[in-house]
Amino acid sequence: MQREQDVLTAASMYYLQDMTMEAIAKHLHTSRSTVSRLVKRARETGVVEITLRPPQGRAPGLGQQITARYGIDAWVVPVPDVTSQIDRLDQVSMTAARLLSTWFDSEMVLGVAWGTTLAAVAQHLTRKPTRGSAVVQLNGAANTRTSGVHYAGDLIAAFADAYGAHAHYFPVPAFFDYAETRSAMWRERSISRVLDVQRRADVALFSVGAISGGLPSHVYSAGYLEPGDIETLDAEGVVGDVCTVFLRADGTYSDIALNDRATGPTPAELRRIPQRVCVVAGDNKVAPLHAALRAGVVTHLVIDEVTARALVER
Amino acid sequence: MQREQDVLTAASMYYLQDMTMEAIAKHLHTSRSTVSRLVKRARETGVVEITLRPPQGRAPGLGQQITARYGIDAWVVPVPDVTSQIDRLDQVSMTAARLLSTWFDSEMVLGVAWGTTLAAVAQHLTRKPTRGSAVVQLNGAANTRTSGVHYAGDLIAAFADAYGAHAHYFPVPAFFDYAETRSAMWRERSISRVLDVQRRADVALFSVGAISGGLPSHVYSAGYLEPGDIETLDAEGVVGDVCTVFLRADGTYSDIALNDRATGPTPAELRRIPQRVCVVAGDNKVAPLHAALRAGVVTHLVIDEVTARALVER
DNA sequence: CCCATCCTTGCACGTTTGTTCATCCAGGTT
DNA sequence: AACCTGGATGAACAAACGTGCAAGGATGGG
Repeated sequence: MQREQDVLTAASMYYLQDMTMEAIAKHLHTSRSTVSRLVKRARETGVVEITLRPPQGRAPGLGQQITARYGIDAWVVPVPDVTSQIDRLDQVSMTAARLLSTWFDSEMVLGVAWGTTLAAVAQHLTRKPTRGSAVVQLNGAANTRTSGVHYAGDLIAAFADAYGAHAHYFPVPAFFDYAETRSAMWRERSISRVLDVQRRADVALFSVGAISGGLPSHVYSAGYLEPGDIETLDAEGVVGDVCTVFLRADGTYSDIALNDRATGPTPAELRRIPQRVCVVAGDNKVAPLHAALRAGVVTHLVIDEVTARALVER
Repeated sequence: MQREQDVLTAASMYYLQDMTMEAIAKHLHTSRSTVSRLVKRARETGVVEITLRPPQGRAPGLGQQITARYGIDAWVVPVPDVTSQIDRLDQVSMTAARLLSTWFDSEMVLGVAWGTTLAAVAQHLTRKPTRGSAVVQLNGAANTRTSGVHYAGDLIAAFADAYGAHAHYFPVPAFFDYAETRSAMWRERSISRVLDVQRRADVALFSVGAISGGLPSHVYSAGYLEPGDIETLDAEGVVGDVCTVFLRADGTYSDIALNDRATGPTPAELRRIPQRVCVVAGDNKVAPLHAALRAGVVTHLVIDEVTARALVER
């Protein structure tokens, strides 16, 4: 295909030689418009990669405050204070998608949770061709009540597609109805193979679920839980979840009944993954995020400015 | 400095969130112009890094032909056929500078030769902050007849400055008048320290010198050699040089009298550096480039399209 | 305290870029 | 063969961008 070659040529002349698109068009014997499209395609297909490197450690911005307090890498996404929750989610997820593509590379395994936030990230993924990499679903979601782009399978497929990675699905419900079923399934070879891949993950990508307020968290609204379950959670002091594992405000999670039936990795298991990226947008997520930080499951945080401020002022 | 923070914010909003400069200006309470300048500054200071990755191995372009024939990584810089030698040098050196900043990083040592081509590259360097890195001059050039930006010392300083690297100068002439002086100097601790750094280099950057035609090569025009020397070189079948070591068309270089007095690393020594980047622009360099390729001193070639075509058609 | 100098800012302008739309072409279908 | 369909193309327009310029503000030396 001559097209691929032209994409590379146009990108090289535009980004490496600072030529104007008009000049490039003349060289390629085509129109400016086409060159504009070639360059766009170069960005979209990952021929061009744009990386941001925060100047080392200084600057007492919000990000540094969070870094200092929690010992994690924080990326604060600037958004106007007035931005709606939806717009904030959009900005944060786009930023997270771009950052992720600078972190993920060949021969790596990416573990992905699912939910509203992750679906938003998936929409903004930039392509980056890699080899020998894989994407693995971190927690179950097979359920008849969800479908479309929010369906976990499509979400995993979107990540795998963007990176040319192998996809590993996790065909179990978000929560089992009986803990014994989980133990039984975990022994099945088809399932334990996926669990093995999860354990080999180099990067985990997830958000936190809030029990209440703001945009509804899929875990609570998608019909996985019965009304009785939610009351029980409240009574146990649960403030939110990470990968379908519920946490109390202090980051603990043992002796919460539902967790025995959950399918996602516990914080202890999650912590074995070296890089753990948490994407957060929305005020109502401050409490569960704080719990997640206490549980030590986050190494890299991508968060909108407003929520970040709420976090440090807490 | 609030400025650094703003540069990062603007870059993030512009490159990661695809916001328009006008919107960013509103958020930062400043004008579009300032945002434009902030973004520019982000590029110039290395906060933003733009990388091109050629789609793996396919596409039968000129680059692939060279790669296939010589087993090296070739980057062909597209230039109109009509471009003057000077413009070609400009395009190639800009491309080389940008590529180099994607290859070089913290804790690395960069060996740099000098000459017209390298001076051109130095002019286009993009900043990239690194730590623990060093730039070392590969061959001598101390000489009263050169000065200004072409002076080797300034050249090394420009590279070191761009990367925040430590600079190691090599205060010897390009050629000694007596081979014994060289042996004597090589034993001096101040000199052998530099030679040690050279041997630790991870990346070497150099061009090839042509004996005749086109833009004059510094080695021949700057007064390092006597008229008699040049006649002798001709008689010995020399077609050019790499780091002041002269090569015959077949890539051999032993028994060439001048080489005993030269200060640059021989091809054998050069080959110990893992990545060896050769920057070439200008038709008259085809012959010496071919010799350099035969000598196996090149692993990465940055070359303009016209010269590349001349090379493969050779 | 004043002045010279350097650096920064916003405006205005011209240039460069993204995108819509009508058109065209290739490939496959009836 | 005629027809449809999806994708590519260039013209034209509107949006976005870069930069020279003059004004404003800080800095440091007298």
